[in-house]
Amino acid sequence: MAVKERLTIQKKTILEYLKNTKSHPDGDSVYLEVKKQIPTISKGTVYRILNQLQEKGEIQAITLDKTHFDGDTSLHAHFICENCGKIYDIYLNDNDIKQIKQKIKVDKINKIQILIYGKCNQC
Amino acid sequence: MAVKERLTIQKKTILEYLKNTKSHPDGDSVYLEVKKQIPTISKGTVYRILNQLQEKGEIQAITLDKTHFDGDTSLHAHFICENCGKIYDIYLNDNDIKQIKQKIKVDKINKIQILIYGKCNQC
DNA sequence: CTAGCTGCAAACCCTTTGCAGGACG
DNA sequence: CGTCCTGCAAAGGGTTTGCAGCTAG
Repeated sequence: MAVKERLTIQKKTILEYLKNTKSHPDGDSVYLEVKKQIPTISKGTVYRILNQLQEKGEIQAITLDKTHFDGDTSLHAHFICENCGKIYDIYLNDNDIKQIKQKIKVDKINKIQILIYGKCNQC
Repeated sequence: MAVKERLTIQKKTILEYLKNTKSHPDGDSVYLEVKKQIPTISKGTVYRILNQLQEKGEIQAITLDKTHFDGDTSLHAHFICENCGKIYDIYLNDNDIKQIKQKIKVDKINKIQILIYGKCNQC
């Protein structure tokens, strides 16, 4: 039978933080930020929850050197500045990736991740 | 003045292996494979060379849980089977990503990485 | 109550690095 | 021959995990 999943304060806080930030934090940054609200929380818990949320599709992971997390699961690309490390959102619509999708001769597509590397206008 | 770079047997062997395989190996797999030809080669050397080749743009890195390497630097997306872990090439042309490029309001784009996650037809 | 979750700390694993000897050009 | 490169092994750093106590439902 299905595992009964609980909604703990830790999970609620992490999810809320990710849904309300645009900073694409990595695991450690999530830990530090959530720690402000739950000082006793541990890194192990943060990573466990982040992986759990990701598997359920409630957040998405951006795997670079470290893994970054994004509470916005809508279709969008990420621009990564190779100079300052900042991650910017680039909003797309289905039409933008239509041609790419047509080239994929596979039945089951779960997600598409588009990363653009370059130098941002502020650098 | 510019650094004088040498073409060692180690580098030649690694580059040749990557240019002739479609398996998108990770660092350790490159090490194991090249070790067959150069039994004394060390992991440190393999990783050093892979990073060097990547910086020069002679190979490209696919950053997943581990970093995988691809000797083919032409424009193409990667399909990653979440079941068996295999990485497949999906060839694209400039027209396929034209609309995405137009949305990027940044002057300097170095590279675009497109990853498609799903379940391959063999799984 | 009681299974699932947390905090802690140690373990993991991929990757990087310092150093002394080796080899490319 | 002088640099740059290699091999070795240890360190690094993000992430995972075992365990005993805790808590949501």
